[in-house]
Amino acid sequence: MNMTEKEQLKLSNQICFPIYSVSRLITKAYKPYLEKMGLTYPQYLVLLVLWEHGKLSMNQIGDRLLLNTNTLSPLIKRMEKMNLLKRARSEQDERSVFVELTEKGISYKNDAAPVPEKLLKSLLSEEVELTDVLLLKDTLKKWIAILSEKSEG
Amino acid sequence: MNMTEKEQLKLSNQICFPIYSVSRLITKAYKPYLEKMGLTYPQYLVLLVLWEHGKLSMNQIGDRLLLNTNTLSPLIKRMEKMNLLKRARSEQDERSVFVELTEKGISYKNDAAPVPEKLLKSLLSEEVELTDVLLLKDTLKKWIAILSEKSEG
DNA sequence: TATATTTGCATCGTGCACGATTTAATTGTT
DNA sequence: AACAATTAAATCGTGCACGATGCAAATATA
Repeated sequence: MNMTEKEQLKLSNQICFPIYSVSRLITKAYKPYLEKMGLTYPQYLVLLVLWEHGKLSMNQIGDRLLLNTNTLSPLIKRMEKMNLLKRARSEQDERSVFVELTEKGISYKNDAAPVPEKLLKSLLSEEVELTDVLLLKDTLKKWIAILSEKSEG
Repeated sequence: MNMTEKEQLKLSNQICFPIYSVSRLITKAYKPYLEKMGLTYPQYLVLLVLWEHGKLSMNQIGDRLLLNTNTLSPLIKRMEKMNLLKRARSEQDERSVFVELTEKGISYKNDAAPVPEKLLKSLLSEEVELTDVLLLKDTLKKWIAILSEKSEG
C-alpha cells in the first residue's frame, strides 16, 4: 500500500485529480438541462437554496454554497437582470442585502424538479450502484467539514 | 429510499454539490504548497503529466487532463513565460505543438514530491480512512469513463 | 461621546473553463 | 493535380472562483 513519493506524482495515483475532473464533467452533464432555462450550474445552486429557504442575505447564501461575496455579487446581479430574483438592502442593517425570488424564479422550480433524478440516473450503471453513490457522498460531506473549517482558520 | 422530486431539490440531498465544493476546497488546500513554486493547481497538473510522460503535444496533454486547447493554450503559454517548459511546432506535422519541460520545470519535481502525501494526510481523519478514499477514487474513475464518453458523443 | 474594530458587501485583477469560431496544415477523394 | 473534409491550435467572449482591497454601516471600547 505504501507508495514512493515519485509514484504518488503519477496522475493515475492522484486522488484530487478525479474529483476535479468529475466536478467539471458533472457541470457539463447539467448543461443540456440548465441551458433550457438559461442557467449556469452555480446559478442553479443559488436557486436551490432560495427555493428551500426563501429570502436570504448574501452572507447566508454564501454560507450554504461555500462561496464568498466576490463570487456571489456579480453572479446574483446577473440573475437579477434575468428577472429571477430581487436584491434589496435590509432596513434593520443597511450593510445586508437580502435576495428574494421573483414569480419567475419560483416558477423555475417545476422545470428543475425532474433534473436531479435524471442526472443521478446518468451516473448509475452496472458498475456504479446507488450504495456507492451514498458512500461517496458520505465521505465528501466529511471532507467538506474538515476542509471548510481549515480554509477559515 | 425513494425521494420526491421536491426533496431531491434540497441542497443536502444533492450529490453533485458536494463534489463541486470539495473540488474547490481541495484546490484551496493545495494553494499553500503550490504558491511556493508560483503554480496554480491546473499548472501543477500539467507538470504531473510532463514529469511522467516527457514531451507531449497539446492534444496529448488535453487528453490526459480532459482539457481542451482553449483552456490549455493560454495556460501553457503562461508556464512558458515562467520558464517551466518550451513549446515547439512539430516538423513532421506543422499543426502540432509539442511541449517539453525545461531544466527548471524538471527540477520542480523534487519540490512537488512530498505534496501528495501531505495533502492526503490532511484528508484523512478518524472519520475518513484510507479505504474510504480508495473506494471514492474507484467510483470517481468509473464516472470519468461514463461522463467523458458522453461529453464527446 | 469620540474612536477603533468588525462586519457585509462590492470592486478589481488574474486565471481558469468552455462553447463557438478562425486559421493553417494535413489527409481524403475525385 | 484540384478541391473537399478533417485535424491541431489559437482566439474570442462569457462566466465563474478567489485573493486583495475599498467602503460604509454597525458595534465595541476607551
